[in-house]
Amino acid sequence: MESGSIAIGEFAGGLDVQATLESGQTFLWRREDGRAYETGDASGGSAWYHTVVGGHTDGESEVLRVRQRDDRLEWEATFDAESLLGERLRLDDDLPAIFERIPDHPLLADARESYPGLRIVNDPFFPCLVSFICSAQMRVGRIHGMQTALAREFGETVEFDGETYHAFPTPERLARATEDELRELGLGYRAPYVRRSAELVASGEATADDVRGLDYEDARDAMQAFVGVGDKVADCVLLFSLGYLEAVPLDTWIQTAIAEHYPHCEKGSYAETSRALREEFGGEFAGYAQTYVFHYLRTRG
DNA sequence: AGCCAGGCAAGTG
DNA sequence: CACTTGCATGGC
Repeated sequence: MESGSIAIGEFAGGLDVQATLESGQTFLWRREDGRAYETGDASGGSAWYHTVVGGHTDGESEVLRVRQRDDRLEWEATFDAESLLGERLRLDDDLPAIFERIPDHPLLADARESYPGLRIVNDPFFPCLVSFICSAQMRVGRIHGMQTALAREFGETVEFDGETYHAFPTPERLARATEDELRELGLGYRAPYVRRSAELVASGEATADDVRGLDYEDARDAMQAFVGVGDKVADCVLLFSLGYLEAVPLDTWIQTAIAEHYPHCEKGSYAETSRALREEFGGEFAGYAQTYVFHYLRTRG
């Protein structure tokens, strides 16, 4: 086992591991106590969270776990995980500098005060895609449960420190799963979407490379080549996996926030409303503002 | 019991 | 293009 410890003070703007991993951006980390990301649960503050890296065609799966304790970020893994951890949690993002570029608003100030150190994640593409295809009309805790079930059922296993862990399934494996098998895991009408999108990725007919590098709005359109991906899911994958920090997913919570706090941004269509809110949030880092507002609204009583 | 949850696909006008 | 309808499932 390799391990390390980094002072939180090295990350500009700090870090809040629980808020980052339990705010519904990523469904690839599991808390050691198994509790499923319930809102209002503060007990994850110093808990271990683990994820499995790899599990794909070449190379073996690796296990990584992290916890935040005494102003330090501690990690243990089957490999030297420090650089990967920095990428996955975007530890190089300078939060004060980012918020310098986002216009002040009382709601945003409250959200920042509640969760300083909340960071956007950078998830691997295929697991992120599947997670957000599953997210349609679904609560955060259940989305997390679905991804856990997919890994348990179809993911490669890896042993670490006396425990068995499951990688997220490969596109090839999910493409081979039947719709009924996926429905048995509670995916409901999303089951065929997941299977067909897995086929597209496995066959190379549609991949992340078709999206990377495009301008934001073109990228959002290109994402919709995948099945089960509309504007909203596209924005989530662009923001949480492909590094489009300007993406502003409009879900029911954000729609409520628009009605209550930004009524002038309501333009009647996703594209126009999204653009208006993106400009309201200063453009290039608008997704950061969105994620703070989403987590704050969803977790305050 | 009904409503809601990080919506989308397919069909119609 | 905009608008409507059907779609699984579990928690409150």
